[in-house]
Amino acid sequence: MRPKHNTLTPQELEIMKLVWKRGSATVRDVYEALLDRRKIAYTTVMTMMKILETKGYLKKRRQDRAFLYRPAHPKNQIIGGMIREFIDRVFNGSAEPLLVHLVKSRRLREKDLQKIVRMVEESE
Amino acid sequence: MRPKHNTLTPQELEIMKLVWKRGSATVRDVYEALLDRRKIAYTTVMTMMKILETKGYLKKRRQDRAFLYRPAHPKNQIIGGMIREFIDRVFNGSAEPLLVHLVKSRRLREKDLQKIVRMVEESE
DNA sequence: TTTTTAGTACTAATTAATTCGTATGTCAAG
DNA sequence: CTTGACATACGAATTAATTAGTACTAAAAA
Repeated sequence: MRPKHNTLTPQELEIMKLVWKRGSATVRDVYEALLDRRKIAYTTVMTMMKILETKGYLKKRRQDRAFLYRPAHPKNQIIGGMIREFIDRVFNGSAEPLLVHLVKSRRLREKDLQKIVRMVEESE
Repeated sequence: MRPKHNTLTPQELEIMKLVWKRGSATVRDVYEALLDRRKIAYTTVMTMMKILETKGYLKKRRQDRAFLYRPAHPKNQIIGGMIREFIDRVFNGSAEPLLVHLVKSRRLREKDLQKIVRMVEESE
């Protein structure tokens, strides 16, 4: 059976976003990318990536001396799971009130909605 | 200054939703409502509500022997903050990819979008 | 061949979230 | 007055997330 909660913690997500963007990455790759943003230890990144592998989000294989990590699942699937979890938790499973918030707070305008609907329709 | 992270933990949110719905509530009110869903101790609820008061989400005043708690902020404001935090964390601050996900996964249909846009426009 | 470097494995400390038990006080019923 | 019901205060255990130090290994460089 599948784990019920497909949800990444904030730091796990940060790392997964980098691995998805690059397609694959070593600990060093991720470490250096994260260092540009904040102070962090190499072994911290290593531990996190090991956890991600244990949890089934990353697969690893040896490349030369180091491990090369790859995403075990496509980004859309995992992010989709996080959205679902958020909507369940905050809106009891209904997406509409989320959209109402987005429109009212003007983080989305009608133009955006139309553009996106067209885009999605075309890709089907 | 204001705390930067307006975000409720899952259990805090569960309780706040109940207090928002009722307008005000005692520990016992919330305890009984939560008991319908799951096993929980009275003192657990008490601790959580004290934490919510400490964090500034609830205000309390004495009513007879017990405290009566009220929301310190409207639901829209707090939920709005959680949405913002989620979009920042998952989508680097852009709401559009969230909407793309919602439409593609058919949790929102074009009809829903139109309905909501009309609704929001009318209320302005 | 010796030394330095880059990598992993393992351990552990810290903090936040969640849960609940025990002690204590007060009010009201008997 | 004594007892029981109900409330709060306080302390503490547990678990997950995050961070990083230390020891060890293998390869590369000197």
